[in-house]
Amino acid sequence: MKARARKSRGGRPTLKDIARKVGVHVSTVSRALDVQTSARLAPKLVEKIRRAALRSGYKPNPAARALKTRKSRTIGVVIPDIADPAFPPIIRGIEDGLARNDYVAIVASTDGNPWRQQRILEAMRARGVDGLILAGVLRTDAMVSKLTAGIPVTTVIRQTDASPFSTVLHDEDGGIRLALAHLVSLGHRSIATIAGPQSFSTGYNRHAAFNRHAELLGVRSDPPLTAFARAFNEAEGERCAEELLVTGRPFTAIICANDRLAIGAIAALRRHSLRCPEDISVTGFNDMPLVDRLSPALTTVRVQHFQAGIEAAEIIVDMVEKNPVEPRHTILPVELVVRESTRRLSHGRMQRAENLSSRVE
Amino acid sequence: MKARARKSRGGRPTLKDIARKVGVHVSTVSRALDVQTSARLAPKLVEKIRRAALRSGYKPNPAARALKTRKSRTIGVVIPDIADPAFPPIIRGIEDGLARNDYVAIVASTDGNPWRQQRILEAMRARGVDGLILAGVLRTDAMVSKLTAGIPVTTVIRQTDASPFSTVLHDEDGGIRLALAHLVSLGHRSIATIAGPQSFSTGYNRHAAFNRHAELLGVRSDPPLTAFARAFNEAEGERCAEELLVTGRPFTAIICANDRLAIGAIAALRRHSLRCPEDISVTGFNDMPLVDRLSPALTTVRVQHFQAGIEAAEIIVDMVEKNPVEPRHTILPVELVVRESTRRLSHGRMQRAENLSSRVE
DNA sequence: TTGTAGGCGTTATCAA
DNA sequence: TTGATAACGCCTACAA
Repeated sequence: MKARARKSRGGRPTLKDIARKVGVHVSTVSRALDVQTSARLAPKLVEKIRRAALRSGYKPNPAARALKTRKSRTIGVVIPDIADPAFPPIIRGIEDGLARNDYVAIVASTDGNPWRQQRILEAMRARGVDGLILAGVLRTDAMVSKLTAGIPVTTVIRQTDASPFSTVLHDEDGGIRLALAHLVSLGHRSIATIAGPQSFSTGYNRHAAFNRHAELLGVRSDPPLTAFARAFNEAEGERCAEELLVTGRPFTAIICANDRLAIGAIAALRRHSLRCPEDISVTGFNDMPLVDRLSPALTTVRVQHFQAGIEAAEIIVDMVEKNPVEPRHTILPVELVVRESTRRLSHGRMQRAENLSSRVE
Repeated sequence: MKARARKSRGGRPTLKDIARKVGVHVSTVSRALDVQTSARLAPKLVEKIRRAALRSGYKPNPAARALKTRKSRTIGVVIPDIADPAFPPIIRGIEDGLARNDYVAIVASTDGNPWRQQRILEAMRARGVDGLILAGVLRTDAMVSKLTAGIPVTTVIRQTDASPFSTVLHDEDGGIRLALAHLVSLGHRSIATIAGPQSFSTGYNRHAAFNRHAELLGVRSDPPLTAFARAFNEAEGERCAEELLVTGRPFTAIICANDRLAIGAIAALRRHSLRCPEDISVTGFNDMPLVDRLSPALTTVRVQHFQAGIEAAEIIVDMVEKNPVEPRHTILPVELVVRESTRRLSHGRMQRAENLSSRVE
């Protein structure tokens, strides 16, 4: 029980070590350890080999396996910025989903910089990733299809206009419909919107949904009371709210394309002595961490961040393992979370909002 | 210029392909492409080979290289939960720092579950990581040193009591001193604290710092006005604030071990009709995203999340490449960010706070 | 049912 | 200065 049959080196035990110990050839050990091929071996032998492997703490060498099989069991995950609160839960989902299948993720942030994105994609290629999960792609990105040629890809949360990629999306249209219907049920009729960047599918789809449903619900203003953000952040939310206010046109609510824009918008309103929700109701989208702790706590559309990551992971594993690759498309349901930033339109409030906003000019 | 010398397969070009094209042996190509060894080759040949490699888009196969060199250029990163807002900036720093050195990270979340942590550590070992960055270790964790035996480790943000690990830490002591001195300069003398879990070095060190500096500044109450959180989250912050209030003992400020505890504490105060900062001043620690958007905006200690990640990455790469491994210890400076949650103690405020808090019982 | 042999792409050692 | 050869650990025809 002392110096057990020595390992080939200082390192971990290999198939060869086990083979020597059991007194059988390496290939036999290899077969015994593979569920697929072990069926064709003597059951007793298989048992014996497996026990030996277990006792020695054998773990297949991933490099050797990858070299032979040309599969790294590694998935590249590309996002705009991991520090943006919207992404960590998705990544968490991806990692858990991949781990279930014995894959791992390597993730990198593009900062929305196409040049950086290219470098990252090339680096991941070089690393030999088996598949790619893209969370930060632009709607129209010619480069990305070239850079990912020949390897399975799925997008999460975002989609490209025309690509053979699988997609995992939130029900953007449904979410906006919910928010709009909620405001309408509260009596709001003059509803402005702060749209996200149209270069992202999220920005584009949510804005399209706003127009569509505003029309259907008969609350569409003409010309539309819309401000377009150039990025999904608080500063742009503030800028857009200002932009809406200086038009001098009255409105009693704002639908924002995401939570960060909503937070900025509320700050801008406050700076103009407009209170939320007393004067103006505001809705967000995403239900980021902490938005329930703001004051006013944000009414927003909750999306299934974590689940989106799980789905993306399952899909990409499927694509990697079961060629040929059929793109799959998943849409995750959303729900409205009503908190404090929306309120029933009270009598005369419309008038007040009008006065207040007009004095901005 | 048409069908160039065919690749060995459908896949990427290999050393062999380049060798064939240039008309030399593979080993020569290998040497030419390595800066270390190319010095011993004919400069013209090196040039020729390099150009050929470049033109063919050659990228070394990481699996083959790893198999031969026993180095995967992969670092395992273990954290409690990637969805906790404190960690993404650190991870971002780690990824950027590793990328500079052509390493990648694989990250996994333990959820603070020791069993999960063990599985993760084992999986990373099996994956052949060259080094480990630990962000979620407990102060006393016997298991972790066994599980990481033989591979370089650095901790970030956290430290273990006695291990041969390198560490990257914020200046916890200095941060608490800053917060305390700030409150004292505002006239506060009765200062309570909500301490973090003592099983984490952050919780332990910050609490020790509080006691030390409270004593030095002469504001120490006896017995101490301290509540211990069982986790670093908002719910525990609320619970602890309640706990402080029901003592009936007066205080005008609370120093919280991190931002999330502070957020919870403020919510609890509000529920008891105590306003922050008018009645009670509150400080946090970390300067998480969004805490500047809360109302009141949180006065807190800003730490260098991103830089901590960068440092950890540099250190672990160093440890991996330059054996023998000498543990290195880095402490990052912090700064106090004064916002709205702290205010000068006004006349009679102490009295009011006393009345209000005593009616809780 | 099991053993043999060859190769995945690199690097390292030894010759020449 | 360059070439030949072997080996890293695993998988898989093919042979026995």
